[in-house]
Amino acid sequence: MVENNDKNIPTLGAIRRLGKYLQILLSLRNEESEFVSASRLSRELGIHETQIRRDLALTGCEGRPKVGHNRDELIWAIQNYLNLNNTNDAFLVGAGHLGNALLAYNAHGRFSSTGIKIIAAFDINPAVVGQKIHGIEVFHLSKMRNLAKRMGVHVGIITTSPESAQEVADLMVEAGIIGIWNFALSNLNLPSHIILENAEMESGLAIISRRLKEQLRNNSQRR
Amino acid sequence: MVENNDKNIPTLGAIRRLGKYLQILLSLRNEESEFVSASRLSRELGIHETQIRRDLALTGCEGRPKVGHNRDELIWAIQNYLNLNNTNDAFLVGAGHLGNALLAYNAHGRFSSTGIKIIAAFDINPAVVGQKIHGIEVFHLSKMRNLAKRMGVHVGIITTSPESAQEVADLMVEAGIIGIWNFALSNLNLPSHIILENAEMESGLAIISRRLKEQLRNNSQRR
DNA sequence: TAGATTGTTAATCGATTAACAATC
DNA sequence: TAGATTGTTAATCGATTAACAATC
Repeated sequence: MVENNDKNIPTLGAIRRLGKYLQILLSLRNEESEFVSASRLSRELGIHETQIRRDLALTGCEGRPKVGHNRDELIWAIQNYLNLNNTNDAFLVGAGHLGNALLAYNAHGRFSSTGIKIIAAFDINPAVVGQKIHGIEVFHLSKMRNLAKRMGVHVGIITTSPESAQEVADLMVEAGIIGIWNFALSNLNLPSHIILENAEMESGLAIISRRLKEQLRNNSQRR
Repeated sequence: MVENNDKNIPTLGAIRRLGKYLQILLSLRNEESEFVSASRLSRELGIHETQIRRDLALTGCEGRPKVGHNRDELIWAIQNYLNLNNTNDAFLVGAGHLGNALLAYNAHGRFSSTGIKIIAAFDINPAVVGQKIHGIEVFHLSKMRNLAKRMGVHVGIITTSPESAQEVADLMVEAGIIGIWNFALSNLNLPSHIILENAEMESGLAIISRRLKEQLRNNSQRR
């Protein structure tokens, strides 16, 4: 009765991969066959077959030997496992360039695959407060706390400057938000129960930069 | 003479962490002491001390027992190791919302910590072609190939819709680009020598969503 | 049936952490 | 000196892959 984590604890990697499987599965919805095998997904994504089986097992969806998994059943299982069925509402703070981009993504449903939906934005800049951006109203930051409590919002997205990030995060915690997606380049100091994900966008670029250096060096050596 | 990778092969994780150390070190530049210990970084970032020592060893920068590492020397070593000293020029394709946000970041120097600088943008939309966005000119996509070859650009950033991403990526490869940072939600099919990093922005959100589910469930059980 | 596919147990691999001698 | 910190070797941990029996 005490410990009851249905299966195993999902690893971060597994969650990311499940998202990819889902993406592929959704794109295959117009195919004739209603079955998709792990082998098929493996070929499509270049991920090891066994790994895919492992990941799929997490969702509790069982496949049939020789045929594979029922596509729609699997879609449902992954969506359920990733909590995409019952959407969580989110607040975004910082209606600058990146905030705008995220609101556009939100409007185009790109985040629907994550189970999170932005329902309001906040800023302190009078030029944007009161406006609607991609269908989402921008309120003054001072209203966030009350609105969050009133609407039971649990997720916050920070797209402010690094200087304001800590302050905004503190406000969010006060407002009862427990999951924070931080795009500002700063190490936030938060209570341990808060779920913090740093977007760290640029780390991808840094990796490319490093690899490029290796590759260019190798080429010049070989020549 | 054949194999000559100065130290070990850096792991992806190590590269990400080195970026964080660098960030902290830069923010400490105004401090009195010119020495920073791994223990200090450990406290600051919550990363295991030994791990930090491992990572720092990659850069070849040696510390002094009892005092730590010379701050500026370490900054230099990390920047050098991550190839931040000799900047790589990059092209961005897709001057939409996200493209705009990245160009703003570029202008504000947020990518300078990655050693990559966007020097031109491309699109096919007549409304933006010819304009300057955050100081960067937007050319018609048809000009990319020649410009890339002429300017020796090796890095491409894709911020188009998922539908156009493959086509743009192919164009980039033809143009001699070997490192691609892809923000479009699509599995690109590319020659194996191409360095591909998928930004997968939303995976952070997905993780928050999953964790939130666990936490809310636990809370309600406990009650 | 035969063969493809599943799901699980065991083996491998790699990254993180612990332990400790070296050193200033 | 004594104590803090380094850097490395060994131990642990976790995730990925291999091997294989079960099954439709």
